[in-house]
Formats: sequence, C-alpha cells, structure tokens
Amino acid sequence: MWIQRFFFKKLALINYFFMEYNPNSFKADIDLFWENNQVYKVENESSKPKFYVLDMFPYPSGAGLHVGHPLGYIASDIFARFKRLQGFNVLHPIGYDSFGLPAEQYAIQTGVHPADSTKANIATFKSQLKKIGFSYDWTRELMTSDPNYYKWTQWIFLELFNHFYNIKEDKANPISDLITHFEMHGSHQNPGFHTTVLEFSPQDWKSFSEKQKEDILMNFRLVYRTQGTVNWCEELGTVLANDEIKDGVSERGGFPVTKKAMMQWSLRTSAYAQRLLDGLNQLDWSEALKTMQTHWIGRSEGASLSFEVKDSNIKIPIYTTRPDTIFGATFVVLAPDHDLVSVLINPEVKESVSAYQEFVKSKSDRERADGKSISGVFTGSYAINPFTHKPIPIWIADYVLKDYGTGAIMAVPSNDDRDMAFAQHFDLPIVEVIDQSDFPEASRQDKVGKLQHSDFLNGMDVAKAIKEILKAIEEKGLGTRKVNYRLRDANYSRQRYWGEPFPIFYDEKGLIHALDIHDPQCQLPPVSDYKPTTGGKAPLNNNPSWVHFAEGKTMETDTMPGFAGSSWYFLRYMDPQNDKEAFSKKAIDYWQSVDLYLGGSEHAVGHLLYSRMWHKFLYDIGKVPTDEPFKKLINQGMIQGVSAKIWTLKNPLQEVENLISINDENIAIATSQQVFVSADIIDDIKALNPSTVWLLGTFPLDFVSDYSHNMHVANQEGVKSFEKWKGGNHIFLSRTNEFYLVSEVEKMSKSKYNVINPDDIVEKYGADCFRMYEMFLGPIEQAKPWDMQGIDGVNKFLRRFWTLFYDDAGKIQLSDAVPSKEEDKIINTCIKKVNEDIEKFSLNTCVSSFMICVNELKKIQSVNHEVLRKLNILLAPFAPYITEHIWRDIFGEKTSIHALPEGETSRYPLADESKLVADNFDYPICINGKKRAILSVAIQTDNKTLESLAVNHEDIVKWLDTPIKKVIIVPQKMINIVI
RNA sequence: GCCGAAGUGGCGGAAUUGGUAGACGCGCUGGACUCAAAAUCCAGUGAUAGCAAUGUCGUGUGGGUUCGAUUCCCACCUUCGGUACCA
Repeated sequence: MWIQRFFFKKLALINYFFMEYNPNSFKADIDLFWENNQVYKVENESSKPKFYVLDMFPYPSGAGLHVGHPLGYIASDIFARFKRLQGFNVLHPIGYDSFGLPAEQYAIQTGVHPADSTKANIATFKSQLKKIGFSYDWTRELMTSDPNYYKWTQWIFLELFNHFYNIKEDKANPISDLITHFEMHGSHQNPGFHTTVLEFSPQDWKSFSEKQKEDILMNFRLVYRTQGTVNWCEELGTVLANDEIKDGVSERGGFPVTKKAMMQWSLRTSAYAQRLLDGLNQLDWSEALKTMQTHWIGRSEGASLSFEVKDSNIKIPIYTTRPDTIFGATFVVLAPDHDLVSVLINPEVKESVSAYQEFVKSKSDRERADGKSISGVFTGSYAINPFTHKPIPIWIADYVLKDYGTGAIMAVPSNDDRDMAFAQHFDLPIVEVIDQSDFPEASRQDKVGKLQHSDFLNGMDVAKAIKEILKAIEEKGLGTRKVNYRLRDANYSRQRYWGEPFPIFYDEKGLIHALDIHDPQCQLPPVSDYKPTTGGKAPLNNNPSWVHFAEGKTMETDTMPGFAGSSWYFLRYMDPQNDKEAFSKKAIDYWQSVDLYLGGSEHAVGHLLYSRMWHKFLYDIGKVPTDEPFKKLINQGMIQGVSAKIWTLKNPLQEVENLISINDENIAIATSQQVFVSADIIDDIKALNPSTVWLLGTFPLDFVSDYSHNMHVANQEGVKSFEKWKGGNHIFLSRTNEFYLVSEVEKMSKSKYNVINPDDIVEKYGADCFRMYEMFLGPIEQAKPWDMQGIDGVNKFLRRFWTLFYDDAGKIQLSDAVPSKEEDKIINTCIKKVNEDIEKFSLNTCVSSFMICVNELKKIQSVNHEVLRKLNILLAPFAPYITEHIWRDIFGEKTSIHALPEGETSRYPLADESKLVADNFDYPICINGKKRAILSVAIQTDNKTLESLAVNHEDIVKWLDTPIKKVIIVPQKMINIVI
C-alpha cells in the first residue's frame, strides 16, 4: 500500500515539475533567447514609424534598486512593447546619471575612487533591472561620468559659452555677431539679452583691454562667470547643496551654514523665460506639472520706475506690479546687500546698518524663511514719492531680495501683507488707497476695489487705475512698463570632484580660454584627496600638476552641476557610440524628440526646465529639429515603504524613575543605556510625565516577527536581534513579552530600513507577477505604500492563465473551430478595454480586465486557438516571459512574439466591435433616481414600449402611490420614473 | 502662507460626456476535494433592521444645482507632495 502511495506521489512530483506554472523554469531560457536574437536592438533606420519611450535617468546609488524604482520603468516598458507590437520602431533605452554626491561622499570616507564605486553600483543596478525583463536596447546604455559622454556635455557648455541671446531675433546667436555689433555700433541698440546695462561707443570698445572686453561679454554669454552665493559650512570647510542642509544646519554634523559669495559659473536660463513659458502650451503634460513650471517661471507684468533720493541726484530703480497703489507708497525698502546702500547711509546710522548687514548674511535661507520675525533698519535717507512728492524714508530689510526685480521696492502697506507688517512693526505711515468694502472676502493684495486718496485715480477700479497710472508714468518719463520673471539664472558651478570638469583655463592675465574638448586635459584627473582644500577651493586643486598643466595656464577647478549631464542624455541615446559629434543629424532627424517620458514629479521644475532650456538652445543653433524635448510626460507616483518605528527617550536619565515604576522591575540603569518603550504603553507614560521628550527611531523590518498587524509587533527574538544590531545594553519596556512598534508610511530609503528588494519578489513569484502586481496596485500617478498582501491575486491569475494552455496531462489540444459567440464576446471585451486603457495609462484596470477575461474563458472551458492566441499577444506587454514561452511552446513560433517580421504592420489585436453588440439590455428602473427594479428587454425596444413596460413592472407598481410626473429614458443606460 | 494632488467597504482600488456605487484583487466566513495539510474549485461578504421578502442609511463634512451627484458649484476639514518673504 505505502509503496503505491510513494509511487503515486513521485508521479505527481514529475507532473508538477513539468506542467505546473513555474516562472523560473523558463525565465533563463527566454532571457537567452532574447539576447541571442537581439530582439530589443533598435536601428536608426526603418520603414516603420518611430516611437521614443524614455525612462527617467536613474542615479545608481549603492543601495541598489528597490520596488519603488521599477514602477515607472514597468509602465513605460508595457507601453514600449505595446507600441512595438503595433508595428512601431521603438527606441527604449536606459542609462545612468552617474555623477553625483553620494559617490563622492563615499570616496571621502573610504578613499575608493568614485569611478570604481559607481561602476560597481551600476553593475548591481543593471543586474536588478535585467531580472525584470525590460525591453531596453542595452547596446545604447550610457553613463554621464563616461569621458566619451561628458566630452559632449562639455561641448554643449562651450556652445553656450560662445552664444548670446538675441532679443530681436528671439534666439541664440554666436557671440561673434555681438562683437561685430560692438565694433561697429558700440553698445548702442545691441540685441543681446543682458543683466547689467552698459554704455560704450565703438571707439570705446576698440580701446578696451582684452580683460575689459571679456568682462563685457560675460554680461551676454549664455554661460558666464559671476559673483554667486553658495551655502558655506565653515566647520566642514565645504560648500553644501540645498538638500545637504536640514533646518538651517548641515545634515552631516549639524553645523551652521551661511551665505558666501564666490565667483561662479552661471547658466542664463532667464533669457529663455518667455519661451519656456510659451512652450508649455504645446505639451501633453499634466496641468499640475505645467502649473508648477508656470509658477516657477513666475511671469509678472508691472512697471519699473525710479524714485529720486531727497537732496541727492541718486535715483532708486524699483519694480512693482501694483503701480496703481503708488499714492500709498509710504516708504522704500532695499535689499540689505543692494549696491546703493553704501551711498544712502547716513553717518549716524552707519554702524547699525553694517551690523544689520552682517546679521542678515549669517542667516541661512531657511532661517530667513522660517523665523517670521520682522527686521530691518532705517538708512537715514529719504526718497521722494514721484506722485505725492512727499519724502518717504528708505529702509533696508531682508524681506527684499537683491536678485529679484531691481532689489528695491516701493512699500505700500495698504496692499501688501509684508509691507503692512513692516509698517506696523516700525510704526511707519499707512495710507489706505484702495477701498475694498465691496469685496469683503478679498485680501489686501487682491486686485479689486476702488481707488481713493489717489488724486486723479480716485474712483477708478483697479484694472482701470493700472492702465491710467502706467500712461502717466510713461508720459512723465518716470519709468516704463516691464515684464519680470521669477526664474533666475542657475548656478552652474560646484566646488566638487565628481562632476564634469570645465573645458576652460585661465591665462596669466586672468583671461578665459576654451580647450578643445578632445584634449585629454578635459578629462577628470585623479586627486590625492576628495575633500575640498582650505578656503572652500574645489577638490581638483588637490592635483596641482593638472591645474597648472602648462606654463601660465590654470585650469578651472569647479565642476559642472548634476543637471549638466542629465539635460541632454535623451539625445545621446539616439546615437550613443558617435565619437565625431554628440549625435548625428541623421539620428536626430529620424528620432526627432521623446514621444513619451515617464518619471517622478520631483523633477517638475529642476531637470525638466533645464532640459527644455538646453533643447531650445540646441534648436536655435540648428542641432535639433524640435524646440521641445518631451512631447508627452507622465508622472509616476512614489511607492512608499512601511517603516517600523520604535519609541525612545531623548533624555533617558531624567525620565527613568517613572518608567521603572510602571515596569515593576528593578533595573540598574547606566547613563549610556537607551530606553525603548513599547508603543502600547506610551500613553500611560506620557500621562505620568508629560514633560518627557520622545523620539521615534527606526527599527529594521527584518526583526519584526509579524507583518500582519496594523501596528508592527516584535517578539522577544526580534527585540534581541535588534539589540544585538544596535550594540550595547538597552532597556525595553513592555507589558507583555511582545514589543509594539509604530508603523509609518514614508519614502523607501536605506536609512529607514524599509526597503524591499525587487530581486526577492522576482525570485519568489517571477518577473511577470512582479510587473503585473506593481501595475495592479493602483493608478500610476498616485503614491502608494508597498504592501505584499495582494500579490497572491496576481500570482493566481498567472497560474490560471497558464492552465488555459496546460493541464496535468501536458499541453492542451487547442481547437481550430470558429470562436463561439460567447468566446468572441469575452475576448473582444478584453481587447477593447486593454487597448483603451493602455493609451490612457490606466494599467491597473488592464490587469483587472485580464483577470475577468481569464476567469470567464476558464468558466466556459474555452480551448479555442484563435481566442487564446489573441489573449496571449494582448498580455505580452505586461507579462513578457509567460507569453513568450507559450508563443513558442504552444503556438510553435520560432521568432519572438515581440519581433514583427518585415511586412507585418501590427500584431496587437484590435477589438471587433460587431462581436460586442448585445441582444438584450437590463434596464435599471429607478424611482426618483433610486433603483427599484431591473427590466430585461431586447435592445431595439422603443421608448414608448419601455415606458409602459417600466410603469407596469410588478416591482414598480407598488411604489406608484402618487401620480407619475415624468419618465426619463436614457437609451441603454437607465429608466427613471419621477413621482 | 501659497501652489499641486487626493479623501469611496476591514484593505489596494473600480465606476465613459452626471445615469445600477463598491468592478477586479486581497482578507475574512462557509462548503467541496484530501487520512490530513497545501494547492485548487464553489458560495457569501458596505453598514444597519429583519427568519425572510425587503426596507433604511451610505463615496471626508455642511450646503446648493439636477428627474438623478463619487462625478458639477460654494464653503469647510483632513492627508500627502512641492515651495519659501518674487514686490
């Protein structure tokens, strides 16, 4: 008997081995098949229409890929495969944004060259990506830190350097054109976009020294050198990026950060402000994203005018969007670092002014913003209001910024909250110039109301008053209408090692010279130390022989910012191996621009704005045929991690007494011991001692024994391993032998110990399941926490799909019969829905449709060859492995499901609408909008018959105790009876 | 503060231009198969009252428009993301 059983079991095992769905049994085979046949290799020439699907450039961090990263990659891969199956020649590349701070930080700590750690990180990243089955053309892989790539980043830099923005032609032109203009006409009517107004004649120009000429041209070049401010951290001896600063202090060490002026390279983004704004109209981006860019560019219309200083010939230029309120301008405020401050200060206030300037400098951006405190000092001088002719005091205050407008404002307390607050704080006069009594909801800055106390403007509404006052300002020659942009030029220098070196050196006179980008000197040299040298000089100074590479020549030692390499990488994918140019004309003429870009909204204004500006510039100089790089853009939401947090005391020693008393144990506590408290007793303790200061620490998820609770619970073993991992002795307070943690949803990050590695999921469930589950989680744009709970549903679906083709006996014999009416309906419903939803990027509902389709086919036990073949192709973009396997194993195909032979225009099934027409429709009959009955009728039934059927329906009659007022029939939707 | 997104069962989420709220999946409950378990299959599953038929309530809150509102309008509340005094 037991022998028989044994035999039987063994047989079952064999069966299991061959016929059960086991994704990992054929994965390697298919990966090899794809690679050997170069299924995803894309040519720059094709008779097929092109389509370019781009993924956001990943930074290859040491932590590797977590389940959040692939969300967008999977979605774009589905779309790329969908397009390919529709007969498009699809460019779908990947590469790495491999310059960046983490690698440099790692180098400082370990001495490992960033190139080496980056290489290792990329290898990990790539192996992880490969496991998920993306249809990338790996021959086009690139990384920004590769000299063969950044050579062309340097080339673009030099092109920018050698161009200026021609405001008359509204495009970038060679700087040589401008020089010619200066030689012939001097500065007069020059077409160059610039920051500082200069006046000189052609004779002046000729007499200028090389250095003077250079300085003038710097005012026009699209990348230029200027005095910029950086976040300086004295204790670390380094410049910090914004995201390295937390709450006004350095993230590492918590040292104070101040503003420091340094000569910096800067990118003249402001020249393109209007075009960047206008270009948004033609883009298929979400309105949310366009709004964000619009705000960032921040166009405002107003007037620029001058206020004369009393008893002086100095004029203060100001910018205002509310010229109508000028009669209410009761003081003038300058930025503390405004150039005119030094000449305006009265001797007796000199000290207090300079003290205030120092005070402002010491404040970080964050402090300026956070501390709502009002500060400022009086300069001792007065300006004359050009309309009231009254003297008004001139102040300096840090709420006015040097970089915006003219760095000076006319303050109108009645119509600006900050001016009002300032006036009240320093007891300055306030004149209410706008009567807003008709608009009780309006804030003081809203442009509504009637003018008062404003001479000839009295009685006008705001819109009219603005028009009139502008006319008056221009007639009197006080100023002009002016458009301003919030968008500022971008700092293009970094005092860092791991970035693109500038192809720039300085001669003995300090003149700037460009290097040939093919010169090996342009490559990033090794350094003895990755830390900055004293005085905030960039780490490249640690290689003196590179810096002083020739007699009298000194290299620029700053490096380019992260956005340099990532602002054009999508163009390089078109022609990645080209060593003659960044990309060939042929390649760009074929691929044009990106058709679909998928990425996170964190890049909304940074990367996406810089890329657009570079692209417009490349368009201006004739290198690209389009002036916008990304036609359609979809933002993917973040997949968040669920973190386990543990309560701990900020100041254990003081609090310990209370804690012990409730724990009923006599524990000796050393000062170094940390006390952790179970979340379920935290309230009790808080009640005992309200002054206790609590902190939430992170608790690695690996140690949590039970994932199913709302609140994580660690058992004793988990607590022990946590303690071991922490090192030292700690005290854990809990009522039971379990320890309660707090669960929190937040960004997945290594430091929060909440990272889920996709490798593990692929290993357990297969790549197809992982891909479909990520899509099934919800809409692509929405952020959502990663939760493994539902993955079984997708896994079950794939198994059921498999059993349409395989049973215990092996392959199922498919039937060549014409599909039944029911089969046709099931498959065409699914085809229709999936086609529509992929286009809409509603991929979660696609997965649902597949589930419904398989469930229904299963129910009627369909073995129809045609139907199942269609379904297999339909599913291929989502689950490339199982479908490729079935394609070959069941349908006996020799070439890949994703490789359309020449001549086949589209393989992706299209719905046959005629199969979807139903004979009957079940009308819900509602009474006053509430469903009361269902009426099943033939589809052609006319409204009159419907009405009489409805009002006589047995479930309806009993409701009709009052007369019918109206019957509303919406064909093939519903019937509503109004009583 | 401002800008943007979103609030629907125990959970993830579905629902065309306003037209049967809760598709699909998870979880849960019961059943079949099994010596048993797993897997699989079948049925049920918003709340509430009722043995049931069925009724009432129900899409963050309060109003409004409409024959009919998750969807449109107004006000408010909450959460998430971005941003920082932009004249």
